[in-house]
Amino acid sequence: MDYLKTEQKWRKKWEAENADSFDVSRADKKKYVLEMFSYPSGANLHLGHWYNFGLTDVYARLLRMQGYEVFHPMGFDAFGLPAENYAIKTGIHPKDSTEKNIATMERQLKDMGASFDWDYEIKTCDPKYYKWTQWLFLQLYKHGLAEEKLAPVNWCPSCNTVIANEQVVDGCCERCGSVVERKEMRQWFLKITKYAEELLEGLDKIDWPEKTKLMQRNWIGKSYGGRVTFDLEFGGSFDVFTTRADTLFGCSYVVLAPEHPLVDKITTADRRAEVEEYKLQAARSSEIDRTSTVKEKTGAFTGAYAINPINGKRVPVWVADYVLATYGTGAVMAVPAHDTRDFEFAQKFGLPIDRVVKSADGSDDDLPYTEHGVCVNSGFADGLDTESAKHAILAELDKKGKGGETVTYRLRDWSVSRQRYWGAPIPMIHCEKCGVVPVPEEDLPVQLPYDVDFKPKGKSPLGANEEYMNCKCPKCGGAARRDPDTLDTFVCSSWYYLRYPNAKNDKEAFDTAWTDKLLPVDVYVGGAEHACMHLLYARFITKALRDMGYLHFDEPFMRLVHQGVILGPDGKRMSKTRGNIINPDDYVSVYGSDVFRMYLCFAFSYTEGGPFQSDGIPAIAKYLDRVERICRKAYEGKGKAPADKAKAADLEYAVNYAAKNCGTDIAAFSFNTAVARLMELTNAMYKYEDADDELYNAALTLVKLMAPITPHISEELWEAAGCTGSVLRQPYPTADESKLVRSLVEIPVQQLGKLKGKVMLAPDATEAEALAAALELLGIPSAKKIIYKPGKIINII
RNA sequence: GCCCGAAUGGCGAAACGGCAGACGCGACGGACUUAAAAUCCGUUUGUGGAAACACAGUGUCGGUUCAAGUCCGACUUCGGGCACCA
Repeated sequence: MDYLKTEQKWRKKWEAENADSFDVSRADKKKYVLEMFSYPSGANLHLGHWYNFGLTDVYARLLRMQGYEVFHPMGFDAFGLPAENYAIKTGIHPKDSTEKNIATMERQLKDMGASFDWDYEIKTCDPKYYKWTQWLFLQLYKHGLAEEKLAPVNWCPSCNTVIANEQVVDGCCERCGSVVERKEMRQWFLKITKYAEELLEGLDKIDWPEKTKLMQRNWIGKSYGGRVTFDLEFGGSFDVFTTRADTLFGCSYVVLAPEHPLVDKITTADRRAEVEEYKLQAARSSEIDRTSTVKEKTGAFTGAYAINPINGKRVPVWVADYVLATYGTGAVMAVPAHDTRDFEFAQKFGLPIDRVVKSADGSDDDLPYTEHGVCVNSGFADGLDTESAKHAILAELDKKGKGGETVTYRLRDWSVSRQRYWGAPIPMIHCEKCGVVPVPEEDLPVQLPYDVDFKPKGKSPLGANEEYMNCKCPKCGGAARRDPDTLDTFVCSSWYYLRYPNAKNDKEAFDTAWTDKLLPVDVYVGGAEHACMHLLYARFITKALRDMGYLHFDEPFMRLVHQGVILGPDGKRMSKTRGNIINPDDYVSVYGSDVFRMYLCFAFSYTEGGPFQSDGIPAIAKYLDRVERICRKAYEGKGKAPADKAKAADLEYAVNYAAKNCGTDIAAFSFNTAVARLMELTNAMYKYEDADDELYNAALTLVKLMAPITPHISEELWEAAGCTGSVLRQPYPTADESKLVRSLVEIPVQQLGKLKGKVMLAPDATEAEALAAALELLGIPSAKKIIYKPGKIINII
């Protein structure tokens, strides 16, 4: 068969018939199957796209044959840095390069034979889309989930610009290589932290890989501990967070983060110069330096003292950058004897190290001793194990009004301002009189202007476009300025799955009733690298919109599957520098997409991935030729009654065995075993030498079974069999269980767990029958004990 | 440093605690052919043996079990995530 020609033929036919369009009237039978949409990066679809989209399409096609109305849309995550950087390098406008890339990818996606309904296509850089991204931002703002605050950003001193986290490579600017500094800037944040607890709890309700759930759990980082209030010697107080309240008696100093607001207030006159200098130094130091665990501890004494609330002890207050402003309360109680960081710091600055925990067996271990044990030198807590002491001490503080049990999360608010051009403009206006004013919804979209100098100059490119920046304040009508930043592209992708069913709705972002009907997404397929970004943001946005009343479900993606990574033939990650990139076109243009789809199904364990080996591709082409030959032979046997009943029953068994497993394997994304079942059936058909009705029926079943994987070839073989209609609309074969029951089955016989032989027994044979058969096989008179699982195993002891 | 995950023939890989290696690649042999390709049919974990068969075998060491690739404990190597998170 000429695969390339055949594919052309069927693709034309499908397109003419709108074969992949979603039937809205059957929405009650819907399954929403979604792949993470792609970034329109280069000229061609890469292997990863094929592996993700091609194989998810196999799944989608299976569901369609199983009678579901599958909603399977495709679109493009079209804003983002690569297009902008490409523009800076080449001068080609991001809009132009992106549109060109999208056109190419659309064509290639169609050539893949994937059953997307293009009527629902979305592109995030389209004003018709980002209008609603801006609407989403305004809703978040209206509900107190978006706020502007000072925050540190990555600053490249040589490019004189802020760069995104993704552009920081090993602490250096990816473009010029200078060490990235930190700088405080006003930034928009989305308050994902408000949903920390629900994002954590919701994980128990969704069918996601455990590993991904664990990554989200760790990222959210719930930590049980205590809050301890330290009063300052000359008025005022601050709280610290600790997970080791049991060591509070050993606290010999406290530390504030350099950014802590109290630092300026409490620093004494004689210490001010040094503390100021230290704050500056901390601000200047790069993120890598600052968070490096190997670097020597630094800090400065403020001159102030605080009172340890548990024992009234007067302790010095220091500033040090090993305390993070953004975690807990930005202040810690230091217990050098039982914390490695505090220990290092205390040693360097000559602060007291007071032991308050000993190991349970009483041995005197080296300090710092960070294990749990028994409290000593701890007043009323002496002799308590550390776990009980923790609660006892916090209860005591609670009584005094100086603290208590509390919980802290590691999750931080989501910074969404980007000092970049190629993104959705932030729909906010800054008025000198009225402050921050949201753009009225009826004025959306805030159009991204085309003529902008996007070369980096140290400011947001939009900020230099006076025509764009100058506007009227919606509140007072006076002259005002737009927010010059654009939204992080993860905002665009945090809600796109809601937009797909509403792609053509120009009245609203999405219709609530309709969206409630089509969502949540039943199966979502994409790379594991998004575990703590996109997948977390999308869950947050869904919950936020639900709380605003726009949605009535809690989780966007009920089931999640990660495809594995296909490596280069050398077993390494594909990259330009390694020169090990495999271009799927090289194979697809020769063998066609069906062969390539089946190859991808068969050559890897889907969620594992692995090195690409081209040998498998001709092997699949050979296999499909083999299928065609046996089918054509079978078609000649149509109408002939089988002569050999026993042989026919064997083939019938093989047919039903394949039918039983193929669909469940595909549904489980176990594509490689599904193909193995097809091959087994094909082998059984070759063993069956006659061309008769039995073989004919086997062929039809085989063609239907493989249709989700090789849709074009299956259509061709279906037509060749004289069947009408599309094979892709046939009910997917299921097994006739009665044909899978055999009168005798081979049962392994073990002696003391060692395999000794096999006996033929009825699947429902009694234990006595099994024992008799086993004893005969082993040639022994009796057994002490028999373990018998009917149809499975006999073990004689 | 902390938290996960993985490790099975020459290779890609299968195996609800129940016949390890399904299915395929490669290799070897046979049929067809003047010959080759293509095709069809076999063999293919290792060791010993002509064979029946025996023994060993799922990264290493121990354990649980009638029975362990699978469960438990310790380790090795590789991969991923987090990382001064108090």
